[in-house]
Amino acid sequence: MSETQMMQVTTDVVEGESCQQGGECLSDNVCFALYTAANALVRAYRPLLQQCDLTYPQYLTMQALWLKDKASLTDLSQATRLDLGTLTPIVKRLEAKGLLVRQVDSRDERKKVIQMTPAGEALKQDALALKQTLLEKVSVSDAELEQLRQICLTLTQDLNLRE
Amino acid sequence: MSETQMMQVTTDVVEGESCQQGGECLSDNVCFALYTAANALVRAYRPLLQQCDLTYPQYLTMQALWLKDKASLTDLSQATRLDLGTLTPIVKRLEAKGLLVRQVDSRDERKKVIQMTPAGEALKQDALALKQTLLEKVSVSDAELEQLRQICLTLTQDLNLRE
DNA sequence: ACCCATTACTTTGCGCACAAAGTATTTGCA
DNA sequence: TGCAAATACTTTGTGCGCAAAGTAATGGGT
Repeated sequence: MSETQMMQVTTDVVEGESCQQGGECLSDNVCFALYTAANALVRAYRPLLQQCDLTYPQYLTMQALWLKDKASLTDLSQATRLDLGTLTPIVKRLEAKGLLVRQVDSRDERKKVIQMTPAGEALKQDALALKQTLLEKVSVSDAELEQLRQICLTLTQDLNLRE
Repeated sequence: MSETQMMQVTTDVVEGESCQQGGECLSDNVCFALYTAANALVRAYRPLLQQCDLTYPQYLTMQALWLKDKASLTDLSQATRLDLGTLTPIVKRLEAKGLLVRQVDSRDERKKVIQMTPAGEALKQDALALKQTLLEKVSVSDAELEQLRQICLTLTQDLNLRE
């Protein structure tokens, strides 16, 4: 009956050089690998983004605005895939830094119009260049990065479907 | 050369959700895709893990212990790739739930020996089965998941190298 | 034996990430 | 027109994730 428990996950057999000791290790899990890579990403971005006085989620939010200014919070939430409850304080902090302003939409007073300031616009070129700086540290090929991107997007969509 | 830029995003036409306009969007970024997938992963795990009264990082910690019991905090930190400052409160919470005990190592009183309780052991089979439950929701092939795992591990390693 | 650098862990402070509950505005429709 | 449901955002509470600073035990080197 515990036979099913012994079923191999596809991911666990290929010889892991990351596992020093002969046995299995957490790196055998896709989920662990993904989780860890995302943490490493944010950690690696931190010192770079510090020059712009931004955190990674703040950077994402700014990117969304650089693509489409004068967005509502809900627009931003869809673009960044961040919760509204997460986004509200992020946007407030960006406002405190003078990078954007939040105004009530006169047409629909429930909505906020989030608009870039000149200071926010000014950050665009430098900040977007950081992406290249980061990827230069990486030995993964462009083709593999594209695979990674595709698989992650599919995964996100699948996981977001409510059971 | 810029051929790769024109590649289709799998996700963009499905629901018309990700990239409405013909233009670029955040999903064009590997980093964004990775970050978002990791968030989606934790979110998808949450209701499953709730049955075991565990969070995802707590689950990771338990997995590390199921593989190697009586580890020190530093051992666990290396296995889970979590900071010691992150791990200390996680392990304390797991102790509060009665899943493990923390004892001072009599040989070296700086160290703590983290040891599973019977309750912690008992969780093993059920909790590890959740991985299958989650992956069943996913339309990504086993081969692609293996690619994802490999690329993520390489990425993590590259990004962790201090410049 | 005495430092002092190292190691192992803890604490503090900040910013997410999100569920859940709250507030205010708008819309649908009877 | 009135009022319940929907929508847009905010607030609260919990738990990370990690840098930085703190505490305490250990191990060298002299």
